[in-house]
Amino acid sequence: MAQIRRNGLPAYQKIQRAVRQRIEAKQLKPGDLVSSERELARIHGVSLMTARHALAGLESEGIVERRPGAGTFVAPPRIHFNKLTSYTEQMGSRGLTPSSKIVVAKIIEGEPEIVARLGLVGTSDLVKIERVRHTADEPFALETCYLPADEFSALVEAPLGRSSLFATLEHDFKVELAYADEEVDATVADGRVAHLLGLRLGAPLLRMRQVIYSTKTKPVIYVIGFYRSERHSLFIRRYR
Amino acid sequence: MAQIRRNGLPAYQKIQRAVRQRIEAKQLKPGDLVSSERELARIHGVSLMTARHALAGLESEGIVERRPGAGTFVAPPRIHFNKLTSYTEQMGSRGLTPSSKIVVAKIIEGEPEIVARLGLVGTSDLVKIERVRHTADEPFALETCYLPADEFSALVEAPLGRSSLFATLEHDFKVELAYADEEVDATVADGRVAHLLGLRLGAPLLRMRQVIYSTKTKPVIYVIGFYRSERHSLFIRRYR
DNA sequence: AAGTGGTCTAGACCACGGC
DNA sequence: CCGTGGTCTAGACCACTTC
Repeated sequence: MAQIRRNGLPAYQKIQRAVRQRIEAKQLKPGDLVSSERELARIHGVSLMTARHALAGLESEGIVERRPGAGTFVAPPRIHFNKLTSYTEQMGSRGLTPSSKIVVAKIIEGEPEIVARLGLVGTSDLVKIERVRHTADEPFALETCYLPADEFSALVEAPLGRSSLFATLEHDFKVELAYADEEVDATVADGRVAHLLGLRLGAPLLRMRQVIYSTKTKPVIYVIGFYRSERHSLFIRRYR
Repeated sequence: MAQIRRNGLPAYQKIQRAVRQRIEAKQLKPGDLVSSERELARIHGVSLMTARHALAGLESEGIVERRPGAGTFVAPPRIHFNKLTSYTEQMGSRGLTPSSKIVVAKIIEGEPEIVARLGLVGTSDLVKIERVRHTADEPFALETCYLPADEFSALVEAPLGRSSLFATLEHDFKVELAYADEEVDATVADGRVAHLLGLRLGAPLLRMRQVIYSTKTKPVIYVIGFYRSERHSLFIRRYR
């Protein structure tokens, strides 16, 4: 005589969904008092422990803040630090329209180091996509992506000048990206990079090499990027 | 007639402490089965929900892993990405003995931008400590730290050539560091930096500006550092 | 089949916040 | 003072894994 599971969802998750929806619908704003445990229990016809469980989960997600003796409040919107975002997403969030010029898009072979970083065994063919990134017609970065050719060869034909690689992977290839390990250092522009980015020789550049993993903990993309340092800095939050 | 709180600690926290101790004492190794909820409940003379609460907490800390139907297991040791560590700590963890040469250690005034970044109002005096960091007699970084002088003026006399600034702050000043926001870009060595680091003019450098916050969300240190790029790269993990 | 974690109940007392 | 979150009990059924 406990959980009837009318629609398959546990009661505590239904409560969480209800609270989340009220926040998304702006019925509840940050700082607002969320219904108390006892109130939620009464409303949803559920025991106190179950309502508590729901709120505890929301708290650990950072959606809600609980203050003993006072109540449960909507937490201020989370700032996402160290978030894996694509160039397109970053520009979009600043209200800028990004564009890319594809320099190279083909299948290559003979890059053993990159093949190794992507953890590939049988195959050694890679899709190589090299793009110059622009904002307002000013080039500011050169990014080269490598992906396993057996799965992603169709990317060579994709309209990546206009649409995002991340979006294409997630929508067309059903790949869910999870996290990236990056190595960052400083370097100076050599002839080719200087030419593509419109810089003088020896200009300082941020070099970023990243391996992007899918939710299955499988390496999916290797990226090496050069970023004009007057146009780009990296923001990181680190915790002790 | 529930919790008697014999020693002030809630029952579920005592259970957590017990499990943690067994792991620290190597009685339990990663992958080992932790006592089940029912077993813990029986051992500690506590109800099932309480034992569950204890394990749920340990799971959210990443100490333990729960597999439905199978059991609760000791989680593999977490790798700490994006962790705030001092130079001394980083070198120590690689088995290297770090050293620093203090270039400047004094009270200064007239740095309005840094004063602002530290969120100071009344005071504008700062402790400035500039150090060249070495490994094996090779200089590899120049770091300049600024702290509010009203609280930290004693640092001018501290033996920072030998001991860590982080350690000094935490032990002698009882300041708990919590997180840092960093901005990273690339630059090239100018005359002074080139001289101090033994580089040629125009050599690429990683520039890192960070504001380090205490657990009270109060800015405590502003650091600007220049790192030789052949000797230093930054590793970051970002999540989607 | 036995054991495990996952969910849930209908109560209870405590410490604390705000009025 | 009353309402809040925090802790806790002594049971229960379910879905799942392991054998």
